[in-house]
Amino acid sequence: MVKENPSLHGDETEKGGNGRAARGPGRRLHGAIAHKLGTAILSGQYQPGDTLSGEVAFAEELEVSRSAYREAIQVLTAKGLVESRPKAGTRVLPRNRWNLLDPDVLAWAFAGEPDIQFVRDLFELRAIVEPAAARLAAQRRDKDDLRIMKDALAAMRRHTLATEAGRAADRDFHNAILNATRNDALLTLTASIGAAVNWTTQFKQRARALPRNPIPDHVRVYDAIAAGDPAAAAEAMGVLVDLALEDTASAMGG
Amino acid sequence: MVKENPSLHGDETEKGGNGRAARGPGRRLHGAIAHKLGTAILSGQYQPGDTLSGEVAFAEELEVSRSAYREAIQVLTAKGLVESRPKAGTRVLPRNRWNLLDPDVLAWAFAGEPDIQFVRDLFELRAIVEPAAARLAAQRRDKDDLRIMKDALAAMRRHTLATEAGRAADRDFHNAILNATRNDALLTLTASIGAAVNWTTQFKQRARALPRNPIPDHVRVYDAIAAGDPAAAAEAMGVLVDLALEDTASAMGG
DNA sequence: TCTCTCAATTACTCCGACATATTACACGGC
DNA sequence: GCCGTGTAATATGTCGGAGTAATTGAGAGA
Repeated sequence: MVKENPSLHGDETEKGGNGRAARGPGRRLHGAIAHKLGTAILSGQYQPGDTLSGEVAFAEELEVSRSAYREAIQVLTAKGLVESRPKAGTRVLPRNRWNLLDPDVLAWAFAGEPDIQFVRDLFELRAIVEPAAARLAAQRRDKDDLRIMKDALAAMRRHTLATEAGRAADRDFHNAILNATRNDALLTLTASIGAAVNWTTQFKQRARALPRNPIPDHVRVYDAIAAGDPAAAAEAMGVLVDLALEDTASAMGG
Repeated sequence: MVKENPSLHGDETEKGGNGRAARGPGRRLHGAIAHKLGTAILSGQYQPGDTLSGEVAFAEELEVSRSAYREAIQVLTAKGLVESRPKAGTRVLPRNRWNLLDPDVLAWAFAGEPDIQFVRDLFELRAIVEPAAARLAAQRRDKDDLRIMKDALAAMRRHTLATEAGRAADRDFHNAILNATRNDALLTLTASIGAAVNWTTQFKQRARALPRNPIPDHVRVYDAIAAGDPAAAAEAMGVLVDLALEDTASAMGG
């Protein structure tokens, strides 16, 4: 009874002080289990239809209580990854039942080596949505929105994207645009995708030099929105997404 | 101890044999609780920051065990609706933390009287995404996709949208288009929104006559996709979304 | 030989109690 | 008046057992 499974139970499951922290994966025990299972499923270790080890067996393996395991399964069920039925066990659902746009699912997908095709799908979606968002923002922004964008741009210039502060300013800038659309659905969608994608790229980039100075492209978006020119805003945002795609592609070696 | 709370415990919480069934809200006890709390939150009965009654108190009120309550809370937490912290209780998170595009959250939002502004947001998003999807479908569809769309169209003509079979065919048609985009993220997004929105409209419509024969508009989308004409496909799909919006607006009396 | 029925098995579901960890809040010292 | 400390309230993690539903496989009938 001293198996002491190393990947859970007590020792750090990312408890530490990384930047995004807030509500990391493993703050709670069942959260750690859900993270573990979620990444395993997203990385393709289970085929759809596969049966996870049952409550009792699994709980014994990891030396956690059945309750903890059940709460973790509950989370996965809520995100459409698995389904539990008496006698049949807990099965992995087919991919089309997954809530691929759920922030946690996205995070799990990007935790390992993300599927190239899936990344392309996400960028295709961004290329559709974000320019449209910029178009709406150009029509609906008010003085406050513009002020926040301007401040964020200034901060980006000061810190550059190589620093955490600079990337935070970048996020603020994009968030300000999303807020200016006055559309919560749009905001939720883009924030989820952006968070997952940007996090990985910033992670993989690290010391790598940025391929091109991104400030002028951001300024162009800002100018178009400030001028209230929807078409120009959409076009400029399209350029930004393309750049992000290039960036990610080269970071992933695709 | 014979309080016998009527809304849970035993009597039907939608257990019955309605069409969409599959994984209804109340199949499991904690599912019923999550549904109850979820609709309450989405309908604005709790303000962000409000504290739900604690585990013990709540479990006593509804005469369910704490485990059931906790698993329900786990589901809501997974969808970003609430956050639990020791001593502080379980608080409703601000709206921008909610996963508004989660199928369950959408269903809960539409369970009561949906917020007009939110419906408008969703249709705005559809108006952005669905024409783009049709554009991609026109570029990537193969013979199989076209055959499925054609069959669905034929079924729509036979049954009309007044019948369940006709609406199923409508769903099949749109799903076939989404499938033809070869983009899982796009598919997940549109399927979630479409399911929620269409379900309510079809529910509220009931005996009401449809404002206009929708078949020709669908045929126009099909023709454009079959011809491989992206621009025409996007334009025709835009018309379809506009019609759905009109339809929904009149059904909701807005 | 095939199909249908039924019972046993199996795994999830729900329960209530206990022990622990965390943190909001108030109290007291500085 | 401010700040650090202590306590109480509350969620978290754990456990074992009773209940229930679905699958499986055997047996009976066609």
